Amino acid sequence: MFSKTCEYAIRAMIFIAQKTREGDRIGIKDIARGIDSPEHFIAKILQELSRKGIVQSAKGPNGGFYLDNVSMNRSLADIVRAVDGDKIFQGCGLGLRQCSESQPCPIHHEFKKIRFGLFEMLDNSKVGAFTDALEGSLAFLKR
Amino acid sequence: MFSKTCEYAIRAMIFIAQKTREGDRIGIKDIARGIDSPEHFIAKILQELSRKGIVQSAKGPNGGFYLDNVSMNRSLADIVRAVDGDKIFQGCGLGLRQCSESQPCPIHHEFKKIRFGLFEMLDNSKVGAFTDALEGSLAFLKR
DNA sequence: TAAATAAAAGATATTTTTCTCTTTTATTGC
DNA sequence: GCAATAAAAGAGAAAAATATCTTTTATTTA
Repeated sequence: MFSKTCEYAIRAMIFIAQKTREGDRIGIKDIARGIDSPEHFIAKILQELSRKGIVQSAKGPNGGFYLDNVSMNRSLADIVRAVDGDKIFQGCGLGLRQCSESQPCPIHHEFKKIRFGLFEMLDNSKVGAFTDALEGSLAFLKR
Repeated sequence: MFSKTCEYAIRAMIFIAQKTREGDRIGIKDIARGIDSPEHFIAKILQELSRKGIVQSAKGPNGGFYLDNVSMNRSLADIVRAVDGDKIFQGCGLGLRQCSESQPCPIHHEFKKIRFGLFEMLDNSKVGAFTDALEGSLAFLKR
């Protein structure tokens, strides 16, 4: 469904949110360990998200990644869009460029409903909201 | 959402269904042209589907691909499963192996609904059903 | 200012997906 | 049986996604 990149991104964001709630900044090594992802790979992903302002970072001692209030309220849809673009929310299910409302592909209308449901679900899932549900146990973020 | 391979497969199957309804077997070149896909690539895909009995084929003059009654009644879900496997219908949205009903990831339950909706939609879409809707115009199957 | 820390950036490697080309095998019609 | 047709199979090539390693830059603390 999502790319690996995107999965790591979501997991990392939830992980960072949790740590931020606990008052900590968190280093890339700990994030990689915490979500069981390749260290340098998740570093790259977070660099990109940092550039886009989806996550905050600070260099040097006591540095690391964290979320400000705006980032804490971002939705999973924002993350998916930042990483994978919005082809998953838009584009035709059969990959047809021409497909549109006026010239719909065979599954256009059905597909639209599914995609909208997916978007709504992700849009309603705020990064910061997961922390309550987790109650300190982050174990399940590891693959 | 789907892999390119899978998109081509679905388009080809709908195209072949149409031709079969018209009483023709259809060659790989015409299929490639008809759905605007790389010729050798779609050939590979159909070979695989042929081996799995999802599409029928005959060599030699007047040969080509076609659908028997069983294949005509296959659903898009069958095709997706044959090509991409059922990871899109099953696996965790965040790519977590451990994720399960008893130890759900943060978006497990929401995701389940979406995935089920997608499956139901594809399962209810029979390959042969599209031909009625198309009325001879296959133009939209080209990307 | 120096040392330590930690992200940013750049370069490279690996794997998977997508795509291409060539040869082989089966079938048909003459 | 021979020529023509068309899929099957095999072997790569190119591109994209995923992963790794090294160097650079910024920040903090002592």
